[in-house]
Amino acid sequence: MDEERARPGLRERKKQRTRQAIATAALRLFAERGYEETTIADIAAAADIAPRTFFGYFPSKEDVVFAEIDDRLAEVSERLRRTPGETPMETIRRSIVDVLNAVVAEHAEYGAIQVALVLERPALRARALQRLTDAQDAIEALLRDLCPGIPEIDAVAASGIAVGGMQAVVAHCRREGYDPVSMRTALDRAVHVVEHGLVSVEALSRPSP
Amino acid sequence: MDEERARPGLRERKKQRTRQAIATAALRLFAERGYEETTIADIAAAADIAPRTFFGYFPSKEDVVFAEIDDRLAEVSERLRRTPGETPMETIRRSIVDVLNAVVAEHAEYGAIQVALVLERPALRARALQRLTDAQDAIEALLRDLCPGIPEIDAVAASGIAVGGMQAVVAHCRREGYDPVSMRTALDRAVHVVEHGLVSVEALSRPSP
DNA sequence: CTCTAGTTTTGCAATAGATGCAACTTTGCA
DNA sequence: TGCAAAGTTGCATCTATTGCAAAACTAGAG
Repeated sequence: MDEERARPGLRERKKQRTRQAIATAALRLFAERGYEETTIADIAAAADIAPRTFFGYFPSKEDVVFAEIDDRLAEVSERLRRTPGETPMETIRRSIVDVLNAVVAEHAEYGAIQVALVLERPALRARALQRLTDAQDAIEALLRDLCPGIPEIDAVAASGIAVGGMQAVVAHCRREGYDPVSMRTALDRAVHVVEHGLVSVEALSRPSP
Repeated sequence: MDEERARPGLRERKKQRTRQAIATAALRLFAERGYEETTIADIAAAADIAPRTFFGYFPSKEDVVFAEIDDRLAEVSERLRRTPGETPMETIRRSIVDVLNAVVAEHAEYGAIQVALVLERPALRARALQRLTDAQDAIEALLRDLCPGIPEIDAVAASGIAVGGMQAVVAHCRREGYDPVSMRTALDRAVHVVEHGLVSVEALSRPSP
């Protein structure tokens, strides 16, 4: 349970390389000919493994799309720890910013390929949303940890609100092709609304025309 | 484009009956033996149609699970209209309450079967989430309509926050088996947090232990 | 009532993802 | 060097999903 750092293990190392090879090959093929136009067999051939082996690394064709993203998010979740002296609100805010940094970075890096991919294919979009609820659960757990006596519903609502708000804005920015800077500005605004609620959006309190 | 009321049409009527038969049979089988344990062939047999015909009514096995829910949500979206004199904030609040009423009602009625089904199967949960983003888009559109000049990001963030918050609480209540009344109380609390933001959750502002 | 044109339902075949199983290799280590 | 665990692969099989074309059915026009 305590052997993470500095011990890949020769065997383990190879597995990682294979996993990476599969992911890379798959992404390349998806970008070239499209998602459904690429079969498991194609990927296997490109990664130089047997088709059957694919499933030893990824439970489904869909999951390979998120391989890289998952890795990055895993790193981030390491940083989701508490920092002495902070108020829970600050911790949450910092955590959100961390995750967003990862998202924005990933967006700039792989960008176009996967974004388009995930946005088009319903199956992939669904898978992506699944990832989000996982994140939501993680944040809820963090909240409970930070605020031992927090009312159950408050923790649930707060995490849902935070994730929901961020998700909506990120999706919107990607769909509209925002550049990283604009996206950043938009996200800052979203964080503000998450913290201060819909009442802080003046437009919502003005009587409709 | 204007022939909805009072004209089913003999032929059309039969289609609706078949559709209903398929949905009913499918739900029953899912409840009895489980989702993946039920094949399209089984459903077809129970609904007394050819397997191939199933796909003439539903694009996929997953969709049949949401047949009833979709119908209900369609009704609700009819009520998502503005009411003169209300402030946008009030309209949003009322709309959310409307949707929640539908959700709670559906929960009490079909309850156990589908809820368990959707919660267990990853594929179904994903599909359900997809439904949510649709709702989110609808709310965003409503917002834009209500507040002509509202900043793009504000509309996006607000709808994401509202839907995200509600979704989290509803899912939580179902998972924990809340009764309709408790669920209602929880949702009211959630609406409050959505409106006033995370800063309104006292626990979040107290320094962590 | 009957026939025609249009619609639905089916049957059949084929594709592709996913899984269980068992044989075959490779690797870690005594 | 030799064994046992771990990783790969080939094969058979299941199931969802789709294209195609024949068969069955229905609404109306004669």
